[in-house]
Amino acid sequence: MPGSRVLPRAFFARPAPEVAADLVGKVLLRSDEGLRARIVEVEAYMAHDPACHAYGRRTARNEPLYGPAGHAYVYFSYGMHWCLNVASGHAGVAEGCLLRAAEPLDGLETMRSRRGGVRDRDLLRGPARLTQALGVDGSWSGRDLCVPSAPLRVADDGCRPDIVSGPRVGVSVAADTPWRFCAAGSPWVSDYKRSPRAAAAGGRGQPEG
DNA sequence: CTACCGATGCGCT
DNA sequence: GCGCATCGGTAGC
Repeated sequence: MPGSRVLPRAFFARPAPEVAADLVGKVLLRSDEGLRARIVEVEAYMAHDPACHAYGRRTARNEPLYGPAGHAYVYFSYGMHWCLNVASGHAGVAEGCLLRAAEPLDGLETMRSRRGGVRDRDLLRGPARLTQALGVDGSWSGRDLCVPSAPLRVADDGCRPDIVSGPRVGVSVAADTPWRFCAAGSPWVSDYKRSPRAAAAGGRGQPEG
C-alpha cells in the first residue's frame, strides 16, 4: 500500500499503554494470505500487573513478553481460543499489548470462510475472533513482527483516529485504570462482557474519551 | 438490546 | 484441582 510502512521495533519499545494507544488505527497484515485489517481496539498489560501473563514466574509460555519488543505473544485461552499480543517495553520488562478488535479491509473471503458465516461486523470483533479470522495460533508466538518480509506485521498508513480509553475487558484487577484503547465511535470495537467491576464503575458501551 | 451459561484444555499468573 | 485477557447460543424484555 503506498505510503504505508512497517512499524519499527522502536515503536514497540515504549510503555505498553503508549504503544497500545498508538496501535489503534494501524494496519495489521497477514501478507502471505492477502489479509489486511485496521486495528480498532487494544489493551495494555504491564509488568507487575496481576492481569499480565508475565505476572509471577517467567515461563516458556510467557517468554516472548520478556524478549525484544515487537515480537508476537500468542496464548491459548478457555480451552479453545487464541489471543494475539505484541510484546512492548524494553527488553527484560515483560509488557504486552493485546489486539482485541479490527476492521476488515482486505481478504474478507478468507476471513469469512474461517469464521463460519458470521456477520462481517463480527469477523474481527473480539481477540479470539481476530486470531481465528487471521489464522493465527500458538505456532505464531515468538515471531518477530518488525521485519518487512514477515507474513504477520503491523504498518502505519497515516490513519489517525480519535482514541477513547476505558477499563480492560474481562479483567477484575486495575478496573480503575484505563488500559483499553479504542477508535472513537468505531462499530468494529468489541463491546463484549466488560468486567463486572468495570460495569459497576458505571458507563456503558464504548469507553469514555 | 441484555443476561446467562456451557464448552473446553492449558498453566499454575 | 481450579481459574481463565472468550465465544456463541438461547431466553427474555
